[in-house]
Amino acid sequence: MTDPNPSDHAFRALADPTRRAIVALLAERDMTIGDVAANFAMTRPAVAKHLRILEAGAVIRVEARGRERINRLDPAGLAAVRHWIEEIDRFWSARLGQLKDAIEAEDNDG
Amino acid sequence: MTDPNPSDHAFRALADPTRRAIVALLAERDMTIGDVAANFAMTRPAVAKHLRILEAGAVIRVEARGRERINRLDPAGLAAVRHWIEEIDRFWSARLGQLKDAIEAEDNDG
DNA sequence: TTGACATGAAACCAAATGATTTCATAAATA
DNA sequence: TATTTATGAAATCATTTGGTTTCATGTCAA
Repeated sequence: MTDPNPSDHAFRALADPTRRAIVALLAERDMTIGDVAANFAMTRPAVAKHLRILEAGAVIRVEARGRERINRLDPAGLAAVRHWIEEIDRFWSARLGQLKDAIEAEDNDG
Repeated sequence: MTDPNPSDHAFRALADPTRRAIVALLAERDMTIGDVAANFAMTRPAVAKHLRILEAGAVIRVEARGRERINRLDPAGLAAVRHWIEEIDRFWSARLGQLKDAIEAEDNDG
């Protein structure tokens, strides 16, 4: 029950508004931790923690380059979330289809 | 900063694995709180709280019917999350396009 | 090699979260 | 009407979370 999907970490990563803002930043350009932190009213360690959580959810990838760490968007995490939603939508649409069929059958029966 | 979007509540609602499992259940059929709770190894009040959080995120709608409360999937919450992801993807794709253009220009310049 | 710079890591803290138990209320049923 | 049934609400608790400060480490540059 409540299967431990890989998408679990992605959902967790996107749950925080600061992290979503970070994702929005990284969608436009790659950034070091310091670069990202400069955009928020919190300390660098706090931002670094957020980045690690995003990495755990495969929402970003981190590449060490010298003493810097380049943070880059990773489409995998967002894709996992999107696919989960699409799966739910599939079931939901199937239900709507059944409802429509039932109504039509009802109409035919009078 | 970190704009308080309506989708905030939807992301929050989907962050918990139990709540995602509830969404999966409700995608197949509407259920009372008791029905939902029967699927989990936790008390009904706990499940009721989860349902209220899902409702706050517009992931479900709750309709009172007599002494029962029918919980039904609401596509709005999932749509909000999907749209946010699509927006990020748009920026990301734009960047990939720019990168491709830059590489082609580089090739042409020698 | 010395110093500045980017980051990691650990200890710590307040607030939020997920869950419980207990009691109250309102509606269906015998 | 009396009783069961479905839910709401409040108090409580342990854990997680998001943040801080402080200190250590590794890398670039003068």
